[in-house]
Amino acid sequence: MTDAPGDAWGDTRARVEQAALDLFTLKGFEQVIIDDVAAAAGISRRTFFRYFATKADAVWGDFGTHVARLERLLADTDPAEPVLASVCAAYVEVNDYAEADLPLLRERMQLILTEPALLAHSQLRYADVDRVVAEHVARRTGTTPAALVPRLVAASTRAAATTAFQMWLADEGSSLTVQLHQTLDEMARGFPTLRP
Amino acid sequence: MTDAPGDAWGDTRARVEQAALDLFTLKGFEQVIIDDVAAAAGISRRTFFRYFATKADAVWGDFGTHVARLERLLADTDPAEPVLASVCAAYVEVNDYAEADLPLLRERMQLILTEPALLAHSQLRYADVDRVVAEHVARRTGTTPAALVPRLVAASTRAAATTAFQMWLADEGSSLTVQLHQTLDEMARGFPTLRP
DNA sequence: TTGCCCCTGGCACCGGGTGTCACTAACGTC
DNA sequence: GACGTTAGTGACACCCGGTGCCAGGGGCAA
Repeated sequence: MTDAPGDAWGDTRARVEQAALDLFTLKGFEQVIIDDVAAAAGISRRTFFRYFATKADAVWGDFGTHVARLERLLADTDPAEPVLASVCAAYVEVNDYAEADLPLLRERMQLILTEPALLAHSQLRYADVDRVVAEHVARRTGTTPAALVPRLVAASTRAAATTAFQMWLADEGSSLTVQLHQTLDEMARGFPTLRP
Repeated sequence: MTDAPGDAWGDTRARVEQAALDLFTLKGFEQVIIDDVAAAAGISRRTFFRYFATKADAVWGDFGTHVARLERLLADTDPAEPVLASVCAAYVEVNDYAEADLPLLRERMQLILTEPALLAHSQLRYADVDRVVAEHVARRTGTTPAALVPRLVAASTRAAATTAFQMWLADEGSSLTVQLHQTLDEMARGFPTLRP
């Protein structure tokens, strides 16, 4: 999905995405209409929908690549490693962003986790992530992705990861990697903090 | 929210809800337009939106009452009981439906968990549940609802409960209570099934 | 009867999303 | 240089979910 440098299509898409992100952050997702984004990006309303299937999709960047990377990370894990640990490690690693990319990520996640329409939409995107994780766990445990444990691991780890993102957003100075590690650990170990 | 018997408003609302549920199940959520539901219920399109704020809301019944009941159950838990256990128990109890209500619940949940638009919408409804659970955990642990553990417990238990519902839907003959118990336990105990 | 209130339907409108068509700027071919 | 092809674009009409507004109509009390 990432295009060669100088590619007009990818350039335009990036420009539209930037315009959308800026406007959404500035005025709120619901308050911005497609015509605003299109105008800011110098294209027509119709063309906007050629780059993004929905208004919400303009916020997600190349999330498909992200999911594909997670899938690869999971496939490459050491079979000797405990399944749950492998999933947690992959979650941490796939979210190991370069310092320079963090501000953009923060802007994206801030929108996704606070704007109701985007929060709802996120469920559809995360379904892919769940599928990938459940398939991995099923492979490792000799069951099917529809079995309890694969489904549960996928749902729980995603819940923990989302919580980690919320904590990261709330604390400007914190490290996303640390937050993910801490949150996934707390859950995977059965909430040691709460034990008497 | 439940109205006195003979109440015309509550009767109409129930009739619209039934019509919506039937049509959605029969033809699929996206394939049914509001005019179809309105016609089937003998009202106008405009009136539909006086009973339900959105198309999706017609599927949820009196979910607000449900959340309120969960809140009460959590408030009434024994302070000596471990926090996580109290949340799991409350989740199980609030979903302890009468035998006669199970078919309707199954129809609702089938729609919510399989129709993309409804799955997305569910995130907004569940936000209330998360808030209630996080507040409970915060109270019990002397922190705030925005702290890591309250948020994480809310997110994880909901993930587990959702998984339990999926398993229940997939197995026609199973018990929802048993599924919830099993799934919440598996997660709360740190996934004993996966331990070497 | 009159006035009030609530429920209702009709209508116009907004905004996200789609299908269709016509235009234009590349580009290679003869 | 004329030609057909192709991809990207904009304009337009349309669908559908959702809302604001106003006009009726039935019950009910004074």
